[in-house]
Amino acid sequence: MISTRGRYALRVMIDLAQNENGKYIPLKDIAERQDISKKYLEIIVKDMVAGGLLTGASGKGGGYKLCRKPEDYPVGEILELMEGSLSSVACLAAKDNSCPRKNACRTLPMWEEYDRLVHDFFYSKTLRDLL
Amino acid sequence: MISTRGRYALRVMIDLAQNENGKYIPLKDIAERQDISKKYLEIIVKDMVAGGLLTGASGKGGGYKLCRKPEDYPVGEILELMEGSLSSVACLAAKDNSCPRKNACRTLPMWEEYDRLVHDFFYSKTLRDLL
DNA sequence: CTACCAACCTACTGTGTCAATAGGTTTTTA
DNA sequence: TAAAAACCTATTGACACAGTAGGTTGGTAG
Repeated sequence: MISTRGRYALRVMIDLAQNENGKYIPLKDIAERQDISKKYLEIIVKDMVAGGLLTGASGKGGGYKLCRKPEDYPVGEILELMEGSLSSVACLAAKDNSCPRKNACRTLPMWEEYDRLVHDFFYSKTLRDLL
Repeated sequence: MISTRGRYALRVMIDLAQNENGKYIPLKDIAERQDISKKYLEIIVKDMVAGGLLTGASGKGGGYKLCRKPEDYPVGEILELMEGSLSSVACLAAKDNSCPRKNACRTLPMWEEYDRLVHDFFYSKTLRDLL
């Protein structure tokens, strides 16, 4: 299940795209328009900057701004960054690939097929498609 | 992310199908073969009986048994029963359909499309496909 | 008829994540 | 130099997950 981190991140991106004016947009405005706690958004937006989705500027006149064109943001990239992983099961989300049952597991192929489906779905959509 | 409830349920079903012999199969055997805590499986299997996936029999010679042919168990039904819902977001999982932003929401169509994809994927597979 | 086996039932617990909240510090510009 | 904004650290309450523990009921084999 997609959490508020992923969903709010998407809403922030959409809000930034819709209110784009060349300048930085303060989080206060976004929080008010989207009716989300500004304090909570700070945490989320910080990770978005760290993940290369946005650029931020401190000080008066500061705020946040998209750093690519909307069509260059795959939805999958945004969700993967915020949710950690889009994998359906723990043994595929883990980097170490270490499930001891992996060779005998009768369900693993299904999870792998499912993960590909999910990945392809979200990477075939971009921020532009949501506007 | 699919939890142990859904994954263990699937493994129990597969185990029952593979070891089918006309008789009831005690949970103890399943737990040993699958290397899962019997106590924890009790909770899971109880819900599977309540959900109409299995029949259980008490007393000596008792245990559990599939009550349909493997091809008549859609994987989606099993997962939906155990996970509560396969919906990607809270506003679609909720029965009351009450998100106040629903008309203006720019992401809802994507979640709906995604939910259909997931549903179709898991309902197109049956227990038979996992054997 | 009774001992055993197995399902069934209720309650509890430790761990971790989610969704925030609170309060401060630094940075920038008007 | 004062305001505005991002940035940083810490804390919290609620809840779900993944079990554990111990007892009760029910059916069957000897």
